[in-house]
Amino acid sequence: MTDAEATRWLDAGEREAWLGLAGVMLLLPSVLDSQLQRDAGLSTFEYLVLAMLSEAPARTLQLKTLAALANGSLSRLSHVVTRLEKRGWVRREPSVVDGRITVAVLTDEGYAKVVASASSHVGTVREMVFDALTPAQVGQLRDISRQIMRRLDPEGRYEPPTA
Amino acid sequence: MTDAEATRWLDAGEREAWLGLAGVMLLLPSVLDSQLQRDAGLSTFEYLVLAMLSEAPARTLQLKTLAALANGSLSRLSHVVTRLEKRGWVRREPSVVDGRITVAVLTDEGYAKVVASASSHVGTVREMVFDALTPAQVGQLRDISRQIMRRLDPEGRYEPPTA
DNA sequence: CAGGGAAAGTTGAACCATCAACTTTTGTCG
DNA sequence: CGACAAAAGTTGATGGTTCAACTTTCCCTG
Repeated sequence: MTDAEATRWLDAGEREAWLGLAGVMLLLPSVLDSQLQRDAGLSTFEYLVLAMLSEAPARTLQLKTLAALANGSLSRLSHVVTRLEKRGWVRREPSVVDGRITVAVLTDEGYAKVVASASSHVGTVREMVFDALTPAQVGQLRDISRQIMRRLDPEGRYEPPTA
Repeated sequence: MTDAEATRWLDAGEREAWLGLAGVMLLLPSVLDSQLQRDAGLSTFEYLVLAMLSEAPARTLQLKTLAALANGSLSRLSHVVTRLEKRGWVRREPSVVDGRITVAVLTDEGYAKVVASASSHVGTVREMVFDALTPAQVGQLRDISRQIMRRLDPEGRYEPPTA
C-alpha cells in the first residue's frame, strides 16, 4: 500500500470478522501445539513433517518439496530434520541423480510414531473446528480459505502438488 | 480424546477445508509479520500491544488485561513491555490502589508510532483477506470464527471486554 | 568446454517465546 | 491478628525460528 492512497478502514462487519479470524489464528495453533506436545512430544511442524512423509511414495521426499508441504522454510526444515534424525524417526539420503538434492526417508520407528500420534491429533482438530460447524459452514470455510490462500501465495508455492 | 473412542477421521470435504485453514493459519501471520517488520520495525504482537493501548481510556491498561487483549501470556507481555519501554513507546506505572498491579501507559511517541503504522497494516489485512471475499463471505467468516473461538476459549478469557 | 549464475542445503548467530521458579502484595479464615 | 493461599508480575534458562553467509552441484551460454 502506498502513501498516496487513502486507507480504506474496516467497517463494523469486517472488523468483527477480523477479530474472530485473528483470534483463531493466534489460539488454534497454540492449542494444537499443546495437545501434540503433551500426547506425543512433537511440535505441530514436526508432526506435519512426519505426516507428509508417511503419505509420500516410498515414505521419501526431497527436502525442498517437504518444506513446501509443511509450509516452512528450507532452513527451518533442515534444523528439524537434524533433530528428527537424532530421535531415529527420519534418515537423510543424498540423491543419486542430482548431487544438490537431499531426500528425507521416514524410518519404521518414525512411521509408528505418526500412526500413534495421528488419532488424538485429528480428534483435537475435529473437536475444536469441525464439531463447531455445520456441513454448510465447512464448505464455506473451504472456499474462504482457498480464496485467501490465493492472495497469500499467488505462485502456489505452498500448494500440495497433487494431493 | 481417549483411546477407547474410535477416531472419526476427516472426510474429503473436511480435509480440504482443514488444509485451507491450516495454510492460512501458517502463512497469514508470517505475511503480516513481514509487512509490519519491514514498514514499522514491529512484530505483530508488539503492534497489537500498542494498538490496544491506543484505544484504551487514558491510553492505559493493566498488564493482565493487556495480555488478554493481545492474546498473549503475562510473561510474554512483560518481556515485550520491557523492550517497548526501552524504545520509549510505553511507560510502566505501579497502581496506587493495589500494589500487585502494574499498568502500561502509551507515551506520545508510542501513539505517534501506532498512527504511523496502522494504515499500511490495515491495508495489508484488506488486501490479503477482505478483498478476496464477497460481503456474504465476510459474514460467514465472522460466524465461523466465532463458533471456533467458543471452542478454543470456552471461558471467554480472550474475548474483548466491551470493544 | 570454461565460467558465471542459479538451485539446494547447511550452519552459526541473534532473537524471541515458553516455562518454571521466585517475589511481592492482597485477601481470607481460623 | 496471624498465617496461608491466591493473584500479579518479573526474571533467567532453554529451545526453536529466522536471517544471512557459505558450500556444493548443476545448468547454460558464449
